[in-house]
Amino acid sequence: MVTIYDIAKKANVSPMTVSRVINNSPSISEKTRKKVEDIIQELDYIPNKQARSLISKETKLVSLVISDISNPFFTNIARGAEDKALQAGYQLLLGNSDEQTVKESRYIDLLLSTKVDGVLIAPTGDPSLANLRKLAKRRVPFVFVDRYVEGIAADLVMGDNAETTRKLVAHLVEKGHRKIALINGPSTASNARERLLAFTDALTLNGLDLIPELLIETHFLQDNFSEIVRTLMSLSPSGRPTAILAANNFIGVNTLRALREMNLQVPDEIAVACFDDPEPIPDYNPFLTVAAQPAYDMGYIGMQMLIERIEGTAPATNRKVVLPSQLIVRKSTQRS
Amino acid sequence: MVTIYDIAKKANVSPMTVSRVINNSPSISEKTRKKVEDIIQELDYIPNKQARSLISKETKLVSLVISDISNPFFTNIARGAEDKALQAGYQLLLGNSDEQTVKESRYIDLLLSTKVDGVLIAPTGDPSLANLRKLAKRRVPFVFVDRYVEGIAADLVMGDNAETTRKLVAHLVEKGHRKIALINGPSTASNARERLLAFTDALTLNGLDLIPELLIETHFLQDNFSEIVRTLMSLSPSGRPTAILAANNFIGVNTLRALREMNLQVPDEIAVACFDDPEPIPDYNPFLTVAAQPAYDMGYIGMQMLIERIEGTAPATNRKVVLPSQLIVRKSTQRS
DNA sequence: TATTTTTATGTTATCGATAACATAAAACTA
DNA sequence: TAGTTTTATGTTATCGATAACATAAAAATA
Repeated sequence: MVTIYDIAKKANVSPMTVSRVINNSPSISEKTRKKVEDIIQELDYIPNKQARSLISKETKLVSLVISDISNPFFTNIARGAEDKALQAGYQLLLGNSDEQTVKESRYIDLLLSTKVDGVLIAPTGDPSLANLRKLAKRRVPFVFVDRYVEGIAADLVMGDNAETTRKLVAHLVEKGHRKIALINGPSTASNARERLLAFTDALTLNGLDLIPELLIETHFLQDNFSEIVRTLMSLSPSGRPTAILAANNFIGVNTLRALREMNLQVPDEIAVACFDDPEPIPDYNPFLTVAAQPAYDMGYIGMQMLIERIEGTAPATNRKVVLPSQLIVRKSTQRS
Repeated sequence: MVTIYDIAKKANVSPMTVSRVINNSPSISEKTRKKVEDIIQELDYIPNKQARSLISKETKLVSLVISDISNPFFTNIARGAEDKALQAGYQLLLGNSDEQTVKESRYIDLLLSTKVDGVLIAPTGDPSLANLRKLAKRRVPFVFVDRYVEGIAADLVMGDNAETTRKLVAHLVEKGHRKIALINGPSTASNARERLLAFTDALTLNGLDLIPELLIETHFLQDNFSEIVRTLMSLSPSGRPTAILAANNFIGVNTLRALREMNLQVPDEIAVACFDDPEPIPDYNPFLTVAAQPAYDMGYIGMQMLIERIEGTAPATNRKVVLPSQLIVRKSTQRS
């Protein structure tokens, strides 16, 4: 491998002089600069980041730790994050936690060893606290995206859960639904908590009763949806929901599947809406009514805040950016 | 930051002894091993990969360079690649080329500086050759996924373009179509070339004429589809296609969009099918007939081959893994 | 011209870990 | 028990780059 020592020898200067040329140090004569640069070109020299990092303490690596890149919501976050990172000269390490705190933890350990400059993370939930503390202890800046964890401070970019929930409920109520089920994520996740809270508020606001059987707590990425939906739909006709609100796209899609298994027609027999669009290429085959969160922007802004933290240009106090969602009404809530 | 020197001092041993404990060297007395391990625990020591890499010449970083992570095809490749990488102790760096050779090139330069151990790449096309040569020159192993570039050898995992094309054409012919348009990717990309070749073969095989106006060469990620489709559909009624085959999901979806703009009904007025499923969460709202390539497996197998190359356990000759696609017939080709 | 200041370059030490060699202590052998 | 082998540990040099200090040469000043 070509090093500054090879360049130095060939150019008849000291390695330090080569280093200075590489780093555009001002006090280098035009003559040597030219000479060294020519040899760098000739030998096709590329600086070794590892060696540099050892001294500078920065790697120009950042990591994105999300639930699952296959979920279009996170895919778009990733794309936004990568765009911003590359633009600022950082490279993006990808990690899927699959909503498992243990997997997240293993990943964080790897990151600490790799010495990433910062982490953009959608924590699995409150149990992530220990993982985040590890980062904080080692002074690795991190920024929350989509979800946060109580008890540890960081910049945060997320969707407006309250307003989004209100919009979705209002839409369903407007369509005549009075018994709306919520299939929510785990209460350890901040977004699920906020959505539940907003949901009950929205029911009250619309003069609807809170029916405990219609509040289901499940996981954002797990497969007992057939049973959940079956249980819901086997409630007595008077207690059965006429609409289901799913707390994310994965739950939404699986709810549709479960209903299809049961030969229930959507939207005629039951309406379905969810948070986050399951369509990566929007609007080509609209069916499911969704509140689409600006995932790309969340990734982009989150990465921007992270880089500002890393580079020390961020304000001392933690920022909280809340982005609005867009209600996209499609067939799944439009009774024919 | 805690280093082996801190551990050494506290344990009253030399740094080398600490290093030996960390690396499970056999010739360490049980007593010192215990003592050192306790202090490692106590101080919460994490080895510095940068320093290690400087000597070992390996970073345990691999990179995935693809067109666009937002495309579900590549999303699934990424997920497969990440799963395998993590399992083997590697971390995955993500890079989007957006089908631009220049962007790809910039990314490769970054990778060379970061000293990744290997690269899994879907090259933008033949112009990528220079980028790949850079990798080869520096002895960075790489593996092709989805596409390859002539003139440079590497392991390869791809879909069976010939067979897949045949299946798609056969399906359309079976549905009664005699004039099938192909909206293909750029001829600089191996998969587009193979698809074109197989397409013309399949026409012959089915006794259909090759109509040059129905062979469109465009890009896998670019937006003049309205015009392309408009041109196709404004051919004389006798020359106009009754079915469109799109060379990837992006083209497929945009073709649908363009047809909708023109108020043409799919599948009644024109049928559409494409390579790759645009649905990340399969089968929830089937509309578009596709030949779904096993993207996850492509990523997983590709990463596996890459890691074998990196670790020197791969056979000397380059491997070529060709995976079959699955034809999924949906509404877009099922005339009512 | 002598002296000071500036400019250009070199030397040494360091980042954190480990390979390669060296050596003291313990264990074994004759 | 003296000599040899083995085991456990330490020392030194190195990976590639750069910070901090040092110095020779050139330019500016008196």
